[in-house]
Amino acid sequence: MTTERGQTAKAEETRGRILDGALRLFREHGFAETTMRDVASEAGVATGAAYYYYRSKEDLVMAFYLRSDKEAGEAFAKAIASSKDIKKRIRGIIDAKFAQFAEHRSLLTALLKAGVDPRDPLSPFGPETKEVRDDNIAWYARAIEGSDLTVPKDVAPYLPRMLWLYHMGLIYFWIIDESPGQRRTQRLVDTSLDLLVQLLRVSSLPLMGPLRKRALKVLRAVEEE
Amino acid sequence: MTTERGQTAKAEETRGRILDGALRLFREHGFAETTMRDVASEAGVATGAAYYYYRSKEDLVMAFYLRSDKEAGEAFAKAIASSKDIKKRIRGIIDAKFAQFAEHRSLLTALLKAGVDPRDPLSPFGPETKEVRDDNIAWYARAIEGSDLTVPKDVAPYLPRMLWLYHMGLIYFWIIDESPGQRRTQRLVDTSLDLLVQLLRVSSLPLMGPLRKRALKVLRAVEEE
DNA sequence: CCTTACTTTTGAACACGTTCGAAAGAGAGG
DNA sequence: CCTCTCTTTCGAACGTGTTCAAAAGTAAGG
Repeated sequence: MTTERGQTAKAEETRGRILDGALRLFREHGFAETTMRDVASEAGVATGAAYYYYRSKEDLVMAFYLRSDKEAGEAFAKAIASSKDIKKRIRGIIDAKFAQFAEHRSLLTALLKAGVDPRDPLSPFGPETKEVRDDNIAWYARAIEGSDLTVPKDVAPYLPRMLWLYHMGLIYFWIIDESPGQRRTQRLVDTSLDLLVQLLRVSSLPLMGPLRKRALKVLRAVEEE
Repeated sequence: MTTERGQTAKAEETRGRILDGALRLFREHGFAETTMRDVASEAGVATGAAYYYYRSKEDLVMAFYLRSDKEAGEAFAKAIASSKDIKKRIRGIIDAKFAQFAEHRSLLTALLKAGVDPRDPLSPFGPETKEVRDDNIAWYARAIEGSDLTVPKDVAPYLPRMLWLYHMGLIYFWIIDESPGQRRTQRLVDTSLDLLVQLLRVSSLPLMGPLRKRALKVLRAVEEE
């Protein structure tokens, strides 16, 4: 990342004012319908000022995403503390995730759009998002630890990342889910989490050895350059 | 879709000239680097003419996608005819898919970008792409039929769509895979196909009943509004 | 205070996807 | 041939994301 802009108190204030105004406009009129000129004038600055603090229009959404994610830590911790049941823990994390973005659900489409391009700095798989990614993965590691789930030794190192991938998929589904209250996503989470945990539990059984070995091969195939 | 443009022979020729020129430019300089003015002037027409035939820049890519897909039918048929082994059949279809887009791999990023937005007409899940989607799904149905795989009755109606989804995932991975020759994707296909088929074979076993029931619940949860 | 170096802000300018009203072309009917 | 209608082509104009050189503000050192 380049030198952080907005070191002085006043600059920090401006930075925040731009983001807050932008989010309000995005929420009220939609992301595509809001122009950067709108964003700037809402914050009472010139167009260029917005670009002094944010690299792009999507970067505003990313700033929101990062901020939300930081604030979610508490909710994640609570979800994990509330039960030893791995299903409940994961469910808690995902619900917290959804809750934090609820008001701006469609906003995330803009992030996804940019993120699809692996060369885009906003890609969820790229180096620039490594910090949030690792942070989220770490939460899943904590959710597994001390839960009622016994993970086979060979699967253990992959599981947190797998859960993260699973949660990204759910978020994607949630974003494009236009059913009222995102009912379909709720059902998908319920049923798929059920299946996933069952698979994990069963994977320790001796009969499942060959199947598990194959699954591990997939994971290993993906990670090596 | 709106009234098809380019009914006269000359118009059809212009339409083709624009697409061919665009693809050449995209391949040589990249999608983002090519402007619509470039595309038009390469075809020897005014800027507006390109928009008379194609709704957007991405629509050019979609036209390429549709054309490629039509041409791939033969390769798909050959892949299915070559063996009864379901693994080989699926592998054949996917390889054909990759082959047809090989020259324009990074181009598909543009389609994905647009497709991420479910309201975009180019979304792979939207109504406007239903025809290709159904066509592709039908190929998977044919691949299953007469293969060495016995599919449980309850899973059967979902399997072609599932395979289509699986193949979309692979295509996505392939697009963003920058390893030389897309080696990682090759390995992913090998290993994941292995796992998938093993899962399908095993799913008929009586012991697997509960697991299969859960998987079915996931599928049903997703399809209902 | 004045100078100097640095941060922040400005707003005009640029690039490019897209639109649109008008012109040109191409038959069909008389 | 002329006229009328429909298709095709044109290119200027528009909107918007983004850039950039210059101006304004700020703080520290003398």
